[in-house]
Amino acid sequence: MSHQTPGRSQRQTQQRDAIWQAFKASGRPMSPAEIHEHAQQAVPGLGMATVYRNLRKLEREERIVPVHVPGEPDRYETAKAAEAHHHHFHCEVCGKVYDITGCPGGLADLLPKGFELTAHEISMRGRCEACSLASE
Amino acid sequence: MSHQTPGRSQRQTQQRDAIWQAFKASGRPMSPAEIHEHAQQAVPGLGMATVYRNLRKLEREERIVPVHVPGEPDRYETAKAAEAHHHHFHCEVCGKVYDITGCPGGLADLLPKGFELTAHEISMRGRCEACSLASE
DNA sequence: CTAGTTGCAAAGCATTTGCCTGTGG
DNA sequence: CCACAGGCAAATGCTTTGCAACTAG
Repeated sequence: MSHQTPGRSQRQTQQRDAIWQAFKASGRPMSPAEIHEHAQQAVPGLGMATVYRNLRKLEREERIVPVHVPGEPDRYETAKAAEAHHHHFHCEVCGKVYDITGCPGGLADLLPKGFELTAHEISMRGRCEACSLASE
Repeated sequence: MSHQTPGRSQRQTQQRDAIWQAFKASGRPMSPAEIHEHAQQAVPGLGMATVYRNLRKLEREERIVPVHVPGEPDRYETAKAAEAHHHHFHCEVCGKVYDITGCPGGLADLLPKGFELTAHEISMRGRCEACSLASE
């Protein structure tokens, strides 16, 4: 075993590439179905199984991270996007998920004595600007 | 149509009651499987379908609310517990989910201009007191 | 050439529904 | 008595896996 870095995909395929491009192109968290739909435009015969396999692989390689939206199927976004600590906003009208930079902090103070905080995730819900204007 | 209130279970059955008791007994968010396991002690032949049917009914009647834990199956807790604004802590060692009262606030300030905040959910993760002490 | 990859289809899981029997009121 | 509920099993819907064929290196 010569290299141990997490970021080594063994082979470069057009499917794998198309899936990765889907992330780059969107700039926001994507569900497996959205990825599949997008990547299929580049690689017509692309199967759902391949999408899932690559998502898990990318996840193990820490190139993407899962984004959990309450009541919604999981989405994924690039690790680069996740580097900057941020949270998510789910528009209940158009369904899109947006990255929200910043964090209120002070969460550890809410915990009972003895509890150790490792990580946290904040999901906001409401209407994005576009949908907010449209519904007025 | 004479009554329209949301809290109308049509009939009082032992299964329904056992499921409800499971919530009362635990005092923390429970997964369908946990509910089933607990309620089955009171009603041996209780089927999973009945648990799910009752959960959905209780949810419609607004007597329980879903609790989404990132990467975990949904849990549910009593509406009474949910009345006091609170969040959740998932112990990554023992797997239990705890209610955390309080909220850091200031979330709306993080949103881009034009975004409207309707609701939010905060999931914390780490070690609860018991597991924290044990691992030291 | 050779092993990592893909597609398809079948297998898994968790949740929902259909249908007929049981029972609360 | 009779419609609501429950039990069982089949049906979903989403994700994973098995396997033979394919292809990047």
